[in-house]
Amino acid sequence: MTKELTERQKLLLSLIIHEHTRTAQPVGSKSIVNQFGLNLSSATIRNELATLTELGYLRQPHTSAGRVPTEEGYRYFVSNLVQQTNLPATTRNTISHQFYQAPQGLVQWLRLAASVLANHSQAASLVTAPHTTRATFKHIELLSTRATQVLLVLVLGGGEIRQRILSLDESVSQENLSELSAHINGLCQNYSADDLKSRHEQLSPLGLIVLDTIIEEMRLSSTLVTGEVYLDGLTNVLTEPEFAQSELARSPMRLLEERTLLNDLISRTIMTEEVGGVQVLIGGEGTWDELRDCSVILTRYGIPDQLTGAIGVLGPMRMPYGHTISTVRFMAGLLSDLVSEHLVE
Amino acid sequence: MTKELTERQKLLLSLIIHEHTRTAQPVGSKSIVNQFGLNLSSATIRNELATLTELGYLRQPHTSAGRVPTEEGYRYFVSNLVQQTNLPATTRNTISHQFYQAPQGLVQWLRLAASVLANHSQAASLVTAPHTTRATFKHIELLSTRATQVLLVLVLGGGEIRQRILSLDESVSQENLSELSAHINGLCQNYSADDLKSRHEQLSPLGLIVLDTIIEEMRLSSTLVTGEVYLDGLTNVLTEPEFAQSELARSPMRLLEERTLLNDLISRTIMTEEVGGVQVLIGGEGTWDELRDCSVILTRYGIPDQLTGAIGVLGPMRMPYGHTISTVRFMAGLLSDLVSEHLVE
DNA sequence: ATTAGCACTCTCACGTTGAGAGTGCTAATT
DNA sequence: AATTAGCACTCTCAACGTGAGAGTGCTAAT
Repeated sequence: MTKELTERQKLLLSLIIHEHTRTAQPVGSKSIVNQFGLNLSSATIRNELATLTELGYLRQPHTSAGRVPTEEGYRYFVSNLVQQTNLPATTRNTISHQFYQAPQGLVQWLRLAASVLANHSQAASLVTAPHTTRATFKHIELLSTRATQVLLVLVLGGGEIRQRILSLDESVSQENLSELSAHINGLCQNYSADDLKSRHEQLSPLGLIVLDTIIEEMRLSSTLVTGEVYLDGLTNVLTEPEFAQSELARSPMRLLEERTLLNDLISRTIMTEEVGGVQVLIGGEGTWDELRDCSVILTRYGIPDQLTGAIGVLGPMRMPYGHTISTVRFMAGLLSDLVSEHLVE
Repeated sequence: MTKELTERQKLLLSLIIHEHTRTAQPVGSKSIVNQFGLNLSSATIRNELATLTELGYLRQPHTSAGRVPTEEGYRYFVSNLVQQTNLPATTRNTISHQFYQAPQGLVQWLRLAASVLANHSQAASLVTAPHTTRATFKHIELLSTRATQVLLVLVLGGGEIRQRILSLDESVSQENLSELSAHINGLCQNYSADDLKSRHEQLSPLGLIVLDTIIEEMRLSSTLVTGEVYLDGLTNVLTEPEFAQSELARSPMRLLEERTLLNDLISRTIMTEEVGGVQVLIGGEGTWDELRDCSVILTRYGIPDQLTGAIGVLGPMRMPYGHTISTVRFMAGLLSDLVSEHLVE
């Protein structure tokens, strides 16, 4: 599959991608020579380009236009040629500072992460809240709001909070509720959803309802993407020239908007990957039609097997991969640190 | 200001707005006669159109094109001519059902409301979580996550939940924390932020930190727009022909994305208005440049002075006002019912 | 007050055209 | 064998011209 390229071909592929990323235009043999002052004539370049085109790494929009990288071209580039530039120390510090200055709180951090990432990548960013694959019970609180309504607040292992309103058949006093929650708190400490099922001894009918609700919420929380997905920089996508006609921009935007599509994308892309590895999805890879002209860069953050989330960007396929991958990786590291410092027991 | 129009002029204004809403094209005298079969000649219509143009209600894109409504025209229409069609009973039922079937929970309801509203209005929808202008303390829970980290969960009057991570100088046991929270819970029941300041008797240093945090969170929660704003249907805006060039679509989208802008818009628009009144903001009204070609329809929902939020849509100025206003009003009513049934004590 | 008629204006879709950029191929050069 | 100069060829794109069509305002008649 990965045909060996000569060094010169690799160089040319890199140059074309670099140039096309900058200008959004097809790039021709002559302009390569001018731009980069190689010791070669345009004719030689043309020959090389012809073979790269045959190999499927380049493409001509029409017979006599310059070359444009294909999806294959980008893939080869990302797999073999891209060089990860570490972000400059000053940038890294600026970003870190923002986090340690900001008010402490998971939601604020995630929102900030999305915003920073969107700015630095000039693309749309997405961040999911971290969650435990194996949720453990930590604490509940039952609060009566009005006669037959009860607000159930459930705290899970990593500090994840879920709430739910219960409608009862008859009214229950706050004292009874407090008693019940104390009872359940004692009974269920640190259990997982599966273990909880066997804990219904000595529980009142109301207690059983509560327990079932708890189990249900814990199950819900165990799907990979749970709760909010924090998005930012959607309009960055609209800025790119390839999405000048709004019709083209609509499909990637729709994907970000539709919860189900987005969840699907995140789970399938990230599923296999360990924390640390960055996934690059170029042009939908045959599965996501909406992403024909887009690339998605995604990675996990958090503590493996304990509390992990996903963070990444969606941008045009014509994207500065080196820089973007570095940025995503750095942000993931930052969030991992925050999570392990503040949220894990 | 509001010059009196003859009945015929009103009719013509309505017809033009109706037709232009449908086609997104300038509408000419002839096409009015054809479409609506008035007993008038096109020449008569032209005379009327000329006066309407002089009055500032209509505008010609160029000398010999049809007429297009101006902002003024839309304002006059909305103030004097629009007829609120109640949504058909079947639609109303379908929507209600969705809510009573859906899993109970504020977040789900708000999300669903945004989604339904976006679909029925074919515009971008926005829904803020309801909150109390005068937040009252209901309950806290303190949970130790790791040595010196404490998770503070705060429940406010209307069931609003806020969470915060506290970093302490020294570690505190969970028993001490439980004791402290029980103490504070007893001490502060139903107090407002201002009242809480005077409750620091008999509190340990840690207790004071917690109390300050509580007060701060309650203050935060008292700004009109707090926490999440649920958006949906952003891509509906991209569909409209007037936003075919993505550049034009970018500004309204940006406004929806920038938290600060959005909050500003919501608070300033809604501030004055009572629950029940629907605010229509046409073309930015000189204040929001980003909305030059857009209209915003916003209203409050909830229980006045107790627990209110905002719900509305943002769409192109060329919008079926009658239908959209009805829809927004209906959704607001629905949410009000849900809130008063489930969230108010 | 309304209308028929007409001259006028302006846009838009369509076709033409020429410059420019880029290509592939061939034959010559290193 | 690799590289290069040269050249004919292709295709896009912006510029221009043109004519049909839609709509207007005005005037004179009803």
